[in-house]
Amino acid sequence: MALYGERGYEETTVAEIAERAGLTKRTFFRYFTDKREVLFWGSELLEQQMVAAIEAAPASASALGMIGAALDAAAVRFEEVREFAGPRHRIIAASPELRERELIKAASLAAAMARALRARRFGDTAAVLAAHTGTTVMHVAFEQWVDDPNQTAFQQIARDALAQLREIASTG
Amino acid sequence: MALYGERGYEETTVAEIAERAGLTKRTFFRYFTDKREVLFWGSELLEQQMVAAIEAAPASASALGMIGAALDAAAVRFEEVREFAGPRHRIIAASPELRERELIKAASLAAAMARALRARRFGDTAAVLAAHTGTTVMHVAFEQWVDDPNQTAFQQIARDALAQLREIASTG
DNA sequence: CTAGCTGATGTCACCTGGTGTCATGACCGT
DNA sequence: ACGGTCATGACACCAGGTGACATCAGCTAG
Repeated sequence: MALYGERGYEETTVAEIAERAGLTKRTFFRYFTDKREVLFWGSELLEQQMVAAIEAAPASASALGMIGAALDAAAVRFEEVREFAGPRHRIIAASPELRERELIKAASLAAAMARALRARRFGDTAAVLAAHTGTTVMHVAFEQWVDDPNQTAFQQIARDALAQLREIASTG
Repeated sequence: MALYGERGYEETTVAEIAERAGLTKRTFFRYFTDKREVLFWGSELLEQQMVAAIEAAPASASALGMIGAALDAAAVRFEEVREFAGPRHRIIAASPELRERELIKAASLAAAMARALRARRFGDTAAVLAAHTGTTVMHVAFEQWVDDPNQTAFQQIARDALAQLREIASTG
């Protein structure tokens, strides 16, 4: 991340990263499948925690209610890594390649949450819609959170965004 | 698309595509920035038409109402290319690289629709949420449409999906 | 203690996507 | 017939990524 920050993602070569870490290019590619992947370490963990939140949600909850629980779980994780979130986000935002990778991570997350929702007896279409809506809300909230000068809690921003979505969907 | 279909995307080399088309690798890259991009020709057109639908929607419409209009516009386009949609979709679904590209196209579409919604005086967050929700509905509907043995109209599937989303969001 | 196994790393050769640069040649208006 | 513009080809080059093999440390069995 230091190198990507200093010289930009495109201009940084894998050989350089490896050298700075005291390894070989070949070894780098044994740890990370990709030059991109190195920026997406924690993503499986986040996915697991959000899925777990859906699995643990009360049976009385609605689909979007369970998504709300998953977002609360994400909030915990995000606050833990707040200090790296900003720089990392700027690096990703500056590179189309990295944005692509971020989007497919989000899609994978959505698919996992959709599976979890189906397991909670929601219908197919409903589960997929709710899950994707959840990642959308997460990203919208993330963008507001990451550059917020007041350091408002992610949980609060996400809950507001989710409420706003409900409002949009019920109006008209 | 023929070559990608025959031998798979990864196994097809740009030199081969160029040869089959009677050109050079170099010339290929002057037309398409990417090996991937060749599968996403019509995407700007689709984007323009969906944005135009939002711009033309009656002022009384809600945000999701305008998204509905945009989906109707997409329906027209999709029906025009129905015969290629299936094979193309299968090729893309089989390759992570291509899925990434598809996702960023969807994100670009969502951003364009969000801009259009802001221009129609919707709030920032509302516009972004509605726009992303629209692309989500579009993809869900597309998956149902593309392999539907009854050849149900895209418009109908999309409208059903949108209605289902409204229901999810208002329940609980 | 040593022989042999295992797993992590380095070395090297190679392929392919992608780009910069220059040459070639077709077409076009004058 | 002339000069200019534009598309294409030819070629060299770089970086991401992979396969194959060598090396070496640590461990375990006898």
